[in-house]
This record gives sequence, C-alpha cells and structure tokens, in this order.
Amino acid sequence: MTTEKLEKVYDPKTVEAHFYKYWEEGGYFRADENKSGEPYTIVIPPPNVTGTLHLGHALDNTIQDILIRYHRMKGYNTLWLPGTDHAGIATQNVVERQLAEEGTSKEELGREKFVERVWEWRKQYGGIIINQLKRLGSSCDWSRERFTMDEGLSIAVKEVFVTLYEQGLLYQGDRIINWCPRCETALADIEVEHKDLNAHLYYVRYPLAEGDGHLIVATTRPETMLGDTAVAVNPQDPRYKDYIGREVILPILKKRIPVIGDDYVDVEFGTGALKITPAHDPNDFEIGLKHNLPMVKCIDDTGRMNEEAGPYKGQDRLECRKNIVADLKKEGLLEKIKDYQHAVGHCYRCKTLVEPALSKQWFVKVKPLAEKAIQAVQEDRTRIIPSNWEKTYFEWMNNIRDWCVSRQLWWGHRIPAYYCQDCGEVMVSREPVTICSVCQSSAVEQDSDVLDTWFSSGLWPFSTLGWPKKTKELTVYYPTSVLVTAFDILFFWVARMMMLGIHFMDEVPFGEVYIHALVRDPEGQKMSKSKGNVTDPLEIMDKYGTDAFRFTLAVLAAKGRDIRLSEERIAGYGHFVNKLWNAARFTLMNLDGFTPERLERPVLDEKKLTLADAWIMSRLSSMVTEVEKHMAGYDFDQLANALYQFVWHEFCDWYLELVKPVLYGEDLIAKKQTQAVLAHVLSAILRMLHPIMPFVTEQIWQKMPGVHESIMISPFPDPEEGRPDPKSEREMQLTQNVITAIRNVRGEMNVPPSLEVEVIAMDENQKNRQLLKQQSRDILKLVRGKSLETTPPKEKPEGAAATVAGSVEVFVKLKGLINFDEEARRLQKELEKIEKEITRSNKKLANEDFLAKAPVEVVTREKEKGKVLKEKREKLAKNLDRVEALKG
RNA sequence: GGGCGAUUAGCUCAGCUGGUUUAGAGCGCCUGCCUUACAAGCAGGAGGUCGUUGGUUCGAAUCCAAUAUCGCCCA
Repeated sequence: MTTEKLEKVYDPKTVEAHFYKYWEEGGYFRADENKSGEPYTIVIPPPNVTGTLHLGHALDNTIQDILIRYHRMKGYNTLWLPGTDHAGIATQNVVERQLAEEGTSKEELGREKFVERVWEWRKQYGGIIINQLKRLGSSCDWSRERFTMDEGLSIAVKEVFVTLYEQGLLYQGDRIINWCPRCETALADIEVEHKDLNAHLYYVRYPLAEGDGHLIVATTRPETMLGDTAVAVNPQDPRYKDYIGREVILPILKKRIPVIGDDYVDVEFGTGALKITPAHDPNDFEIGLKHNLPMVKCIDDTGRMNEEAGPYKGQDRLECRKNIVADLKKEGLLEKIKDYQHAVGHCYRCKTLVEPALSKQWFVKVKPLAEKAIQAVQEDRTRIIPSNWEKTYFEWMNNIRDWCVSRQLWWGHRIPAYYCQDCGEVMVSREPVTICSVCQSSAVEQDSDVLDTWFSSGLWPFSTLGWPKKTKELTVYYPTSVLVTAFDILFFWVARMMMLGIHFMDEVPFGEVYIHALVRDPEGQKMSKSKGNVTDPLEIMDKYGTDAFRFTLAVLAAKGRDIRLSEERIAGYGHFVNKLWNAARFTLMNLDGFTPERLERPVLDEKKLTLADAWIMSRLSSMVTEVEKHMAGYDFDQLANALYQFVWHEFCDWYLELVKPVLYGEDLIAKKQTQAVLAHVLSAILRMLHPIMPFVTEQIWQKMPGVHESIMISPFPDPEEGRPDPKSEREMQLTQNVITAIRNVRGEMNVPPSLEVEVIAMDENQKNRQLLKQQSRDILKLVRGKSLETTPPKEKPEGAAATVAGSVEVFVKLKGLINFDEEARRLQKELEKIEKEITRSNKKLANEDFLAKAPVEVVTREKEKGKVLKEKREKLAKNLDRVEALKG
C-alpha cells in the first residue's frame, strides 16, 4: 500500500476544526450507561453561562480531558458530563446592564418579563463558553449537557430544599448577613472577599446621662452609631466596671442608651469601651440577643441611611460617615482619629463594600452535614490531592457557620416557600400552594427570593445524573471518580457537594478531589480584567495551536504550585508538536511497502532485532510504565516531561538516526523488521501523547498504515507492547557514549564538518570490542567517520585526539590537523573534572563511618564508581603526558 | 493575629519517601553546521557556594529549628 505523505509543517487550525467535528459526529464522546466496563466519571465544574474561557478553565479542562481520554483508551466506561451554571448575580448583572443600555430596567419590565429576557440572553450567548471548551478539544459527552436551571435540576433543587426543611436542617430566621447594597441581595460568608484597607479609627465621646464625664468608644464605622443601642465594657475592667448599669447619651440623636457589661469586650482594643450596634454587626448582634437590646437598622438595602438616621436620612453610608464625623467634631465629641488598617468585606461579584445587616433569610444548618463531610475525608472515602489541602478543608469545615441560601434576585431557583397573607402560615412544598393549609385562605404568595447558585451547583454530581429519579445513570456513574478544580472554590463548591452528596445519596460524590494550581501572569499576579493582565486562551490557541497550549499547561501543572504562564514556553512546546509531526513524516515516508499485521504488537523475529530496535523497544516498555505511574498520581508535569524526553531525545535524536541505514539499505528482511518496530513505536508514542495532544496525534494516526478508526478508541499502550531488555540498553549506552565522545572531540577541536575521521577504539574487554565492531556502521555514520578500528590496548597512535568513554579509550586521528596546545588544554579540562569527582569519592570511601553505617549496596556502588573514575583518570593522564611530550 | 506555600542557571520552573543527581528541563546565551523528517532543526559548549544561619545524620537542595524576603487564605 502507499502512504499519504504529510505536509512539511503542521497546521493546527484546519486539523483541529476537522477532527473535533469528526469526533463529535462519530459519537466518540458519548457515554453509554448500558456498556460494561468499570465506570470512570468526571462532572465538569460548570462554568458560569456568562463566562468566557480563561486560563483557569483551560487548565482545569485540559486536565480533565487528559484523564478522560486516558481512561477511555484504557477501556473504562467513561463519562465526562458537561454543563453550565446559571450564576445568579453575574447573569442578572449582565442582563441588567443590557437593559440599562436600552434605557430601561428590570423594575420597568417586571419580574416575569425580566426572567424571560435572561432566558433569551442565555439562548443567545450561553453557548459561548461551551464552544470554547470544544475548541480546547474537550471530549465531553455533549448529549448530556446540563444547566443548573434545567427542569430536571430544578426539581432536584426543590426536593432538596423541602427535604432539608422537613428534616429541620433548613430554617428561616432573622440574622446578621452580608448585604451587598449594589446587588441588593444577601451573600453567604464566603461570597465576601476581605481586603485590607487603610482606614481610620474614630474615638467618640458618649457623655454620661447623669453627672459629668463621658465614655470614649473607638469605631471604624461611625455612621453605625445611629443604630447603637448600648455601650459595652468588660466587667473585669477596673476602669469601667462602675459604669455598668448607668446610661450614656448617644451623640447626634441624643438618645439614652445603657452601659452593659460583657466578657466579649476586649480591654486591649481601642479604649476598652465598645459601642453596640446589634443590627449591623454580627458580634454586636450576639450581644444584643444576650442582653435583650433593641435592634435598630439605620441603613437601608441600597446602602443609604434610613429614617432612624434622623438628620442623615437619605445619605449614602460613606457620605454619612464624613458628615457625622464633621458634626461630632463641631460638637466637641470627637476625641481623635487614628490611622488604622483593617480588612473590610467586599462583594465577590461586584467588589462593592458589603454591609453586615440584620435580615430575615433562609439558612441551612450545616453543622450536622459538615460533620459527615469531615468524616468522609478522614476515612479516606474521599481523597484530597495534594493532601495538604485536607488541613484547610478541615479547618474550614470545623468552623463553618449556617449557610444563608436566600438571595434577593429574580434570576434563579425560586424558593418553594409560601406565605398565607391572612394567618401568616409558612408552607414549604414541592408542589405550588394556592390555599392556606391552616385557614384555607387563597391569599397565598410564594417567597419572592431565589436560592444561592451554589445551592443548585452543590447537587451537581447527582442532579445531573437524573436525581431524584432513580436512574440507571446514577447507579453506574455515581459516585464520580474524581473532581478536578482549583483551590479557590474548594469551599464554595466542593464542600457543598460533599455535604449534600453524602446527605442525599448516602455516598460521597467523588472518590478523589484533585486540586490544581491557579494560573497567574508572568509576574505572579492573579489575572483579572481590571488589572488588564489577562491572557486569552483563544488567542494562544490561534497562535500556537491547541496541542502546544495543552502540553504547556500539563508541563506546568506541578502539584501545589501556582502557574506562571509565559508565551515563550508555549512557543517552545509548539516546536515539540512540530518535532513529533516531522518524526511522523519521516516514518511515514519510509513505510512504503509495509503493511502491519498488528500495530500494537508487531510480530518480530527477536533474534534478528538490531541493537537500536531492541533498545527502543526496551525504552518504550519503561516509558509506558512511567506514563501509567504519573497518570495515576496526577503528576502531569512529570508525565509530559517524560514523554517529551523520550520522543525528542531518544526516539528522534537516536533511534530515527540509527534506523536510516537500515531503511535505505538493501537488506529487505531487515528493513521490514525495522519498519515494524518503527511503526509500532510511533504508534505507541501517538497513543501515549493523545490524552495531552489530541489533535496532532489523531491526524498522524489517521495516516498510519492499517488504521481505520479514531485514535480515541485505540488501546492505550501497556508495558507489554515494549520489550524490556537491560542488555541492549547497556550496549546502547556504551555505543552512545562512544559516539558522544567522538563528537565532543570533533566539536572541541574544531574539526571541519566535512572531514571524515579515522577512529581507533581500545578496550581490554573483548565483548565491548565486539559490540563496537558490530555497531561500527552506525557509529561512523553518526560521527562522520571514515573507519573504526577496534583493538586491545596497544601503542597510541600519533597525531590523534584522545578521549575516554567508559572503559573504552577512543582516538580520533587528526594528523596535521591537531593542535597540541589545544589538545593538551582539552585533556587538562577533562582531567580536572574527573579529579574533582575522585576527590569527592575518595573522601567518602576514606570515611570509616560511611563504610560502617551506609548500606552495603551504596558502599559497593561508591567503590565501583571510584574504580572506574581512577581508570579513566589514568588513561587521560597518560594521553596528556604524551601530548605534552609531542608539544616538546 | 492564625494558617499555608515559595525562595534552585539570565528568565520560567522540575528535583516525590535523604545516597547512580557529577543538581535537571524549556526559553535565552556562545561555537560550528541549510547532513534528502524537522533551521520551529542538528552537533558541541558556557552558566548554579540550591535565600541565610544553626542542627540531625556516615551522608542534606532534600529532614528539623531559627531568620530574611515574597505570595495566598482566614480572622
């Protein structure tokens, strides 16, 4: 058969588009729950529908795709389930902005119309990130794509909400929550980002109601004093304990408020007297409850002061702060202002300053759920990799507080709680409620709030498989095998899935959690749009090809490390893709007339294998073993590096060069055998690389003789496809050393490239001589040599440069060319190197403690090493003497 | 304030449970080559007291302690 040739340069663009379509249309991504085989499941961390692919996604999905493609080739029943997240706040913000541009607003539109608009928006733009994932080569089962607002997933959400309510694990209550005045919604604790701000500590005098004097309180938020309902001091504090029970006048509002005693007050902080604002601070709230204080909210939902703020009503909270400080100063009640640095909460979506505020919300009682989630990790039912994240996980889970799940948004899962307008009854129900179950009134209204997006994504590993229905998919694919994500959503998402998965499925949602690094810019900064340091993965893929990009991500994905992505690095691995391409081009050019019986296990005449063939087969065997090891350990950097090393520096640099004489030679039987090995090793390389570089490997694969199917479903190589052969590896090692030594001489002595040199190799070891004789054709070819004489040690040739490779003394005849000064210098340099090593080795061996305490094999090895070094030194020294004499 | 991590070649990073590592890779640098797979290439080369100081050990880039610098998370 004839082989189609490849183009000279690999062109990623056409290949990528072509093969993605080929895979998708061929149904290669599709999972089948009725198929046999051990299941291997990954659910994608669903990106926001509003999102576009960033480097974090690229890394995350590249890793998942590597795992999925690998396991698919290994014969697992593989499912990679994709989808997107409805991203409540983010999506609502996007559509609101769109409305603003049109000169309207969601309020003008009304809730129903607005939600329709969001769905429309989703239909139009929601597929963007999905297409970008395809661009990356992700082999997801798109026929199972899910969206957190899908009907099925919405049923799951309702079921979970109602069940938790029935179990007493979900309640409505008045608590301090984090309020974003821009988004006008409550946020969960972890949706708040704390940033250090340079602020001020204001010392304010609160005059005593009876008699002279005052208490000074220190606060960072003077505007909240309008909601103060007490001043607290520590009862142990001698400065203040007599004030307890008296009253002070709240400045500005001139209200009388009590001085109370509470251990909570830190005597060291500020003045030791603490203003208490129960409606605007979580700690003050607790104290307020304990002491039965009134709770006065003075800031409204938009961040403005309300009627409780008296003269400041209608002012923005920060404007009010300025004014109130000015007024206090005027009244002589401001003691001093100190610079003060402290962490202030910001909305993680819009970066607005968050306001702690008293509010009626729905909460999940997470403690009991968290306990089981902690246990699961302690018992290794879920392994977190790398394991140092376990500590962080435990830390967070142990200090977890009730989870505020209601959001004052319009876009999301509407809370299935209903309120009777007549008798006030609260009804939580799976079905819509129209009649009050207590008073039969029909004045029933559903809660206007929606649920936190993470509430629905917390169900992702099982809601996507059909839960609460008992589906075949659930039995086959749950629990999932591994969850791949960055640490920044370990708590947001992973912890929630753990808690809810265990609670509702009675089984952990995933056996392993692989936490990978965060991608940063070359300066180590977190990439963000506001910093303008964002690298667009799509531009990268356009420029260097998807395979080069994916390979780079894999190489950089070392555990427990942030990734700094530089373009030069990607370009470098682009060269690797091209190298592979050209190696394949060469191979295919030389397979004419060859039809493999079996590509995976070539039929070989073991006795007639050339040294190169036996060697590469042996190396291949170890390579496969290594690849499997790294794959199992999530060591993608080592995986990629090992393959790079093997392909470039063993397969290309050595094997392909050694194979040329056979392929161009007359011995047709030998040629056929080498063709079989060559084709086989290339095929194994392609299959090993395919999970990382899917496109180029598929393109080459399709050109291989005898191939009719996608590489995606070809078997992943196993070590048996190679042929472990330590003897050949040893022999090849010696051959390579001799070749390198001669090349070294040529380079150092500036031998003109066109000059073919005569070489003499001396060795007492007869086997070595025989080996070199056998390999002389290859050696001569790789060093541009004219002749190779192998002999036992004898008189050294004149006018030759000498070097040593193992036990072999190598002489390169350079009569007339040789510059003795230069040769002496070269030998001197080599000797110095050796001398250093010998000194080191001698020191070790002279140490009696070493001989006594180190393991025997280490000592033996060291002795052996010392012997070899000394022999080498002797040879070099003799040659140096000779050269020095000739210099004479 | 508590916790985690980093510090290795000019740059970006590997180096896993101490001893075949004489500390590696990519990019960059120097020398020579357009050798019919690849100049996105080939061959050769230079470049590191492994942040600092102590300790453990026969042996430390690797383990321990302190310290410096930087980064992240939590309060």
